[in-house]
This record gives sequence, C-alpha cells and structure tokens, in this order.
Amino acid sequence: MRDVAAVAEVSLKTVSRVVNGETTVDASMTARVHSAIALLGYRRDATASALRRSDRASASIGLIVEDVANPFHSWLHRGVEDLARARGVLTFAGSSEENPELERELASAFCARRVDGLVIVPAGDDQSYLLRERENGVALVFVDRPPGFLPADAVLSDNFEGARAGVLHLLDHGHREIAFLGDRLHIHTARERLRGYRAALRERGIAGRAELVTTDLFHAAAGAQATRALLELDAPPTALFTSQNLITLGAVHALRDCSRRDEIALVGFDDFELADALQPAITVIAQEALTMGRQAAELLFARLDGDASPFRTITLPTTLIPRGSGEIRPR
Amino acid sequence: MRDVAAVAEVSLKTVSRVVNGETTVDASMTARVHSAIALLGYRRDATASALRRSDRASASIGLIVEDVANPFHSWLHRGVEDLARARGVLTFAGSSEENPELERELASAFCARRVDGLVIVPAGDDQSYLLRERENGVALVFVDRPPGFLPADAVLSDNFEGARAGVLHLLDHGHREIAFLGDRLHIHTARERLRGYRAALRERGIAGRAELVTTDLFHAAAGAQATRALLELDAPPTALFTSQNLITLGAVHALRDCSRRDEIALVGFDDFELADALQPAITVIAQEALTMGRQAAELLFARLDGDASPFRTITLPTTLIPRGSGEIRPR
DNA sequence: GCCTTGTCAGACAACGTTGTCTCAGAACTA
DNA sequence: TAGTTCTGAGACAACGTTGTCTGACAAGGC
Repeated sequence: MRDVAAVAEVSLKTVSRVVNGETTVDASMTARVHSAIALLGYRRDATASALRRSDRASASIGLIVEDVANPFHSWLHRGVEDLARARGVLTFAGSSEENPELERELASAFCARRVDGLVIVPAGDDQSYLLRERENGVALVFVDRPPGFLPADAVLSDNFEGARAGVLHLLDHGHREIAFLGDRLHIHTARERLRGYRAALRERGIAGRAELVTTDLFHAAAGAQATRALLELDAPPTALFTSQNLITLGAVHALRDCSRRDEIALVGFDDFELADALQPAITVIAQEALTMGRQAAELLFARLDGDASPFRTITLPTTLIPRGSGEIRPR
Repeated sequence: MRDVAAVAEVSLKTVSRVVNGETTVDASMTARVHSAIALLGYRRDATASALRRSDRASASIGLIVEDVANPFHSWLHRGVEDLARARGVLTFAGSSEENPELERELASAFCARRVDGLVIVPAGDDQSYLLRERENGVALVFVDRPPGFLPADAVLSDNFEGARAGVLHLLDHGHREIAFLGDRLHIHTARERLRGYRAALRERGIAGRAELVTTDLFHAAAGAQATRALLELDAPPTALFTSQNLITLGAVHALRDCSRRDEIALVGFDDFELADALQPAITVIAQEALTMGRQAAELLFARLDGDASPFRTITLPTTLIPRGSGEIRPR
C-alpha cells in the first residue's frame, strides 16, 4: 500500500479510500491509484484490515462437522459454502470425528483466527464453553443436533418423526419383528431415532424385544456385523431399521453376503448414492443435507446482519422414499 | 492482552513472552501471567500475531477442489485436513465448480487472508497467475491434474495407465466394440484417460469407431443419456468404459433401466461406495483420493519447512478391482 | 473583500501483537 | 573491590490497515 501511494503520488490514506470505494476521492486521483494498484499487483491484506476496522469482520466463518468426507456432512458443507460465497465469505472446515475435545479445539482455533461465525454439528453434549465466544461477537448456529447447555439457533431434521414413519411403514407391510440398528446414544439424532422406533411399535401395541435393538454402531463394518448377529437369533427379525447411512451400507453388505436381500425388509435413515440401483432398491428416510447447510448459513448471516430476535430452531421434515426393500413382506 | 498484563502486574511484552513459551521469564511471573490468562479467558489473536511476526505464518492453508460434496474431492479434502491438523494448521475449503474464474477468485481470496499455502485441483489450464502469489511466499501444490504454464509440485494418478489397464481388461475378456464415456476434454484427467483407451485399442490392432467415443459428460444424467444413445446404435458396443465416477453412476442406472446389466460389460474409473453391492458388482479402476490429499499436504508442508529442491510430480498408480461387471463376456 | 460553508487530501494514532533495544541488578571473574 | 558477563523485564516501534481530526482550497453569500 505504501508502494502504491508512492507510485500514485498520493497519501496512504487516499489509497485506503480508493480501495474501500469511498466516494470522496477526486476522479483523477482514483484513476492514478487504480493504475498504480494494477501496476504493482497490490491487494489489500484482509487480516490487517479486519484488525483495524471498527466492525472487526474477517469475512470468514468456521464449519465443524463430524467428517468432511462423510456424504451427509459434505453436502451440508456445500450448502454452507454456497451461501457464504454469495456474500464473499470464506469457510474454514474441520472434522470433529465425534470427539468433543476436538470440537472444542477446532472452535477455539477458528475463533483465534477471528471468524465472524461458527456452524457446528456438535459432537459433545455441552456447548456452554461457546458462551464466551458469543460474547465476543461470534455468531453461532448448530446443525443436525441441538446444542447442549447453550440456547442458540439450530437447524434439525425431524428425526423422531422420520424414524417413526419408517418403522410404521414396515409395520404396515406386516412386520412385527423389526430390529433397530443405531449409532452411539450420546448422539442426539441416534436417541431421537430410537425414540421414533419405539413410539411406532408402541402405537401398534407391540412390546418390542430388547435383543432386537443394537446401538453403538458407527461404521459400516459394525453395521454388517450387527446384522449378521441379528439374523442368527433363534427368532430373527423379519425387517431391519438402520438409523444411519453407514449402518445401512453395512446391512446391505451383510444381507447380500448371506443372500437374504429379497427376504429381509430394510428401511434406512439417510438417502445415499445408488440406493435406487441396488436389487432390491433401498427404501430410505431422506433428509436434505444441502438444504440444512443453507438454512444454517442463512440463520448465521441473519445474526451477523444484526437480527436480534429470539433463538430459533428450524426442524425440517424428512421424506420416506419407497423403493422396494421396505416393501418386502414377511414370509 | 493489556488486561492480562494489568491483572498480572507485568508488562505487555512479558505476557507475550509467556504466551509464546519463551524460557527467559521468571517462574513466579509465568505463574502470575498464566492465572491471569485463565481468569480472563484470554486467547492470543492469531491474525494480529501473524501480522507482526517476522515469519508471517498464519497457520492456515487454502484448498480448492471441484466440489467439496463430490466423494473423490471430499476424501482428498480429508487427506489434506489430516496432515494440516497434525501441524495445528487450519484449512479453508472452496469449490471451483470447474470454473477457472472461480478458481482465481478463491485463490485470490485465500491469499488476501494470508494463507501459508494452497492445495489446488486446477480447473483452468493456465495457473501462471499464481506466480505472483508464490513470489509472496505462498507454497503451491496441485492435485489430480498438473498446473498449466507454472512449474510446481503436483500429485497425480496414473490416469493413462489406469484407463489403458481397464480397457485391456475388457479386451482380454473378448470385447472388440468398447465405448468410451468421458468428461470435458479440457480437463487433463479426461484427456489422459481417453489417451489410455486409445492406446489399449491400438495395442491390440483395433481401429476404434469414432461413434463409440462420447465426451463432455459431467453429471450422472448425461452419463445415462449417453449410455442409452450408445445402446441404440445399429452396431452397439458390447462393453463400456466410463471414465469418471458420476458417469459410471449414470451408466449403471441406464443399464438397469433397460435390463442389460448382465449383458453389457462395464469398467469404471474411480471406485465408489456400494460398487461391490450392485448386481453385477462394478469393476473399477480405483484411485486413492485420501492418499493423494495426504501426499499433497506433505509436499506443501515440506516446502513451508524450507525444502527448496526442484519441483516434484508424484504419480500414484491405480488399482483395477475386478468385481463382475468387467468380466462379462460378449455374446 | 470578508466570512461561511463544503469538498477532499493528508497527518496521526490505533487495532493486538512481537522484534529490537536498553538497562537494572545479580552473579560471576580477576 | 572493580570490572565483566549474564539474566530477565520493560520501552518503543513496527506489521498493514482504517477512524478521526485538521487544514488547504474553492465556491458561494453578504
């Protein structure tokens, strides 16, 4: 900037004014400054600018998801990115790996770099540590799971209703022995989906056998293993409800390996690529990850624009997509 | 920091020394400063610190991929993130959408925020505009495709050999009429894979019919459409070589829709989730996106650590995974 | 011609840090 | 004891910007 000022033969401050598009600069000076900028390839240092400005905005936000390579989370990322870019805001992304410690470290590292806001898929169940950041002006929005011990904006799926609808769908096709395969119960969505499963059974007056409920599954191999174990029970289930995309993949593999894909009904939570190309195609409860990301970003930017209304929780409906596997009837 | 100094009754500079772990501070003062930091919840401003430090390192890097939600790219992202986090470096991520203009804008925005380096899947074929950034000390590494008009480090897959191996595999199973379905040819990987296809045919003395080569496909629907068109030819192909993951998905859908999955052989470039669960399972040329991301980050950090050796291009081999669809023989 | 008002450029300080320099006092050496 | 070296803390300036203030100059009113 100093060099630009020297070449254009104006003061530093005038260069600053031109760069910031202030209108109180004479046209001839503006032109001189612009040509000096082009000549030297000058670009304003966004960090120094943010340091000095009164609004302190860095035009960057942080995104914490479980794993940037997980399709649900990467679509969520894309939704956030779309809105951020439309505002010229850049996105830091990080994977918490479902580890509350990592979540805190990432949040702290983002805030140390002065992000304007954070979009978080919370890993732990206590986000009160973020209160201090909010007091420092960092906007917060949670996605997929509600924050713990911290009132804040959130965008959620209707996990309870989605799971309930999926299990009712199986019940409607004549199943009575329906297994539940779920993730670790400290995750809010896993609890909600189990609650939906139980509610559906209760509604139809079915007690439900504890041995048909498996939890703590968090990768495809565990889902496959659990599926095999269920099928080896003395009274095996006639239908499976898999409450997460990786578990569904595992179940598909296990059913294929023992050639019982056409016999055991399956409804999975979360849609996935090629679900419709399998034989049978997989019936799923779909949630719109892209939309969730966009909505979260929208809430975040509204806060940054000064929206001071009470915190909102947006709950998006899920969609049951019947494709075949969920319509198999028990023998 | 001023507040910390006041509470601990030391000078600003002493707080700075403690925060930076300098050893020339008396133990009692260090303790006072630490308790003041804890009391006030102070955290160093990383942007101000980077502005002032002599090395100017911001401990952040930028990543530009085609689409953060595309599985190949999101795994690549994850690989970069893993190594970055191990060094306490944060990652800005952005999608270029295969648009050279967007690529430049993202690179420029990242550099304005003083990233230490950039990992780029180049969209355009001229990256010489980044020369100026490199002169400013920004390290550059390209992944998946080589940079144009700019010597630089790169991590690539052996696209030519991979495609050649895939097509030879089909030839070995008796096919002579093999179609090629590819992406836009301004993309380096698309060109290389077409080159591999042609080389394999030539090796076996097959002229190859121009009508069997379709390019400019860049989403699943286009792949499906092209597949249908090929099958309606008077002399349709007996095998398909799809040179990109989305195109393969499209071909799978099209073959299923006309019930010819067991009849038309298929080899796809890029592995994908559930390729092994389809009927038939899909034979693919797999590339390790996670490893590519890690290698790229490794090169980048080596440069940031002062490695001044000549630019390197790492070419990773691909793996042919036979699963069924590529072993179908022509009638 | 004098005063007021408006326009617009520059001087200066400050954002939150850290590199350099200085200097007081303790701990050595001769 | 006097001189030297070492240790460790603070003063100051600077990183690249921008907010505030000042003042030069031109235009307009009386």
